[in-house]
Amino acid sequence: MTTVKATKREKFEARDTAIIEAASRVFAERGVDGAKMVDIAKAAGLAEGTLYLYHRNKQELLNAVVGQFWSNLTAGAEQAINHSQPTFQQLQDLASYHLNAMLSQFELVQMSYRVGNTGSVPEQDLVQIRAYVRIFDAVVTRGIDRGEIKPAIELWQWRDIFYGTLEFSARTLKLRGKHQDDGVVNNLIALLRNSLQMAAPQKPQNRDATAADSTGRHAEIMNALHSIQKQLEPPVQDG
Amino acid sequence: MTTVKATKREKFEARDTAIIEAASRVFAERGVDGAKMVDIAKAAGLAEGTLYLYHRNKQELLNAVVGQFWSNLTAGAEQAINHSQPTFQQLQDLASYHLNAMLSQFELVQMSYRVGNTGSVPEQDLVQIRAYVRIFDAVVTRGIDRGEIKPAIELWQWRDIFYGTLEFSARTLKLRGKHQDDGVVNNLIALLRNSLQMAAPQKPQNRDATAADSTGRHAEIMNALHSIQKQLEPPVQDG
DNA sequence: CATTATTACTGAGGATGCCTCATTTGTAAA
DNA sequence: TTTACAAATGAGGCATCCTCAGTAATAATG
Repeated sequence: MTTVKATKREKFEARDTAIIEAASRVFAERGVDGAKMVDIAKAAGLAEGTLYLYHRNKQELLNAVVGQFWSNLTAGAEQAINHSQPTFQQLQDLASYHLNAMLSQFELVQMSYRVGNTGSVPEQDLVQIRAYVRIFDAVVTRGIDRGEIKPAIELWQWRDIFYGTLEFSARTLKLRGKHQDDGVVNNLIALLRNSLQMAAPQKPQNRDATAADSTGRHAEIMNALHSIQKQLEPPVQDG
Repeated sequence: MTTVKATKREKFEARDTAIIEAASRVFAERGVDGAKMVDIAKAAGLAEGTLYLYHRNKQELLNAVVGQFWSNLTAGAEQAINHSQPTFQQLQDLASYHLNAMLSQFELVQMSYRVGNTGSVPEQDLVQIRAYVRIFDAVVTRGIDRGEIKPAIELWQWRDIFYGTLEFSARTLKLRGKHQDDGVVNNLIALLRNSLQMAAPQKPQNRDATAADSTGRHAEIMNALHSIQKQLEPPVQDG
């Protein structure tokens, strides 16, 4: 009885994952408005009506897709950061990971601006997005505890500088057809260093070392990114 | 003949402005998807079909609304800046103006993320948005000419820091129900100063003076903001 | 002023796509 | 095999965008 129920649950969740993946692809390809529910159903190998057993309507399906996306990002970001590194190295890794993710999954990012318009509370961010940005908070907080970062003003302001800059930069890079960072990250980290770094560091920071080091870590970050991207790759499928 | 045509043109453009204003209000109230074309038509005192004589479809109408919005913002921003002030004062005024505009017209900002999905080029920013951000470029460029700003790396990177930070901050403030800035602007300007200000300023900058001064300019900035908002206020109208 | 030509506007109806629900299919228990 | 229950289906209802044949308003002409 219990084992059976467990299997059912698994089956249900597996189907749901398949639906979300299919929807993710169709949304990304055709845009939210261009994506027809019947197409998403076909892409998932199901009938249209079946979608509504898993998600109340198109908006909720979109919310699920976007939620899954940020949830994956969170997992990848946690892999991309090494707690034993100096704080600003961690921030640089996080920035690098984030910018690459924004660039390589631009369509999903765009969709994020369309969540939560289903009545109820006027505007509220997705839980998964809040969980994601909390990674930045954690790095900075640890940095303060370690004495590497000044416990300056409001944390959220630094968070907005960090993610705001990276997202706008990603858009600019995308617009210019670039798929790679051009020193945006270095610029941003230098900026944060200027204002946040402790006056008298225990280990006197060698600035050049950080930049040189980052090349070494690049592969590692890209690995984390690719591992989470695999989850979204299209299975063999056709209508 | 020619005079008549001129009058026609005027009449056409007046109607079009009325349509865009009506659409602007209905979109903001009900959301893009919630806004029905027939409601917009009624709000403009017209029949549904008439809208299509002025804009090919709902998407294009939205584009026009958003374009008008940024065009108004540009006019306001140019009023908010005084070229004779020091460069960083101008940047502070621009930041202050921008943040307040984002906060007070949040719905319009949200809509901006929904332009340009009408086939053709994959992604392209609205002309009016590009014109708007060029104000920042102009201030910085003048600052470089005057020798107040270091001709550092890529201008666009600073632009993305500036607008990215302000937009994300606006979202955070909105989410917390605040309608007023809490030092975000000061923080951002201090940051830019650290990295962009010329090492040996002609007039040695008194940092406190800048902050104190800004209170004086606040009224002026809010004026500029309100003058452009009036253009969007609902005329007496009902269905 | 009457008549005609031209332009602007209208709103019923076609087309499309979201969503419901009566029916069918699959699966587990008796 | 039969019965009970859960899962899936897809035709059709419904709402909304958009078109277009017809109407009203305006300008040109006699």
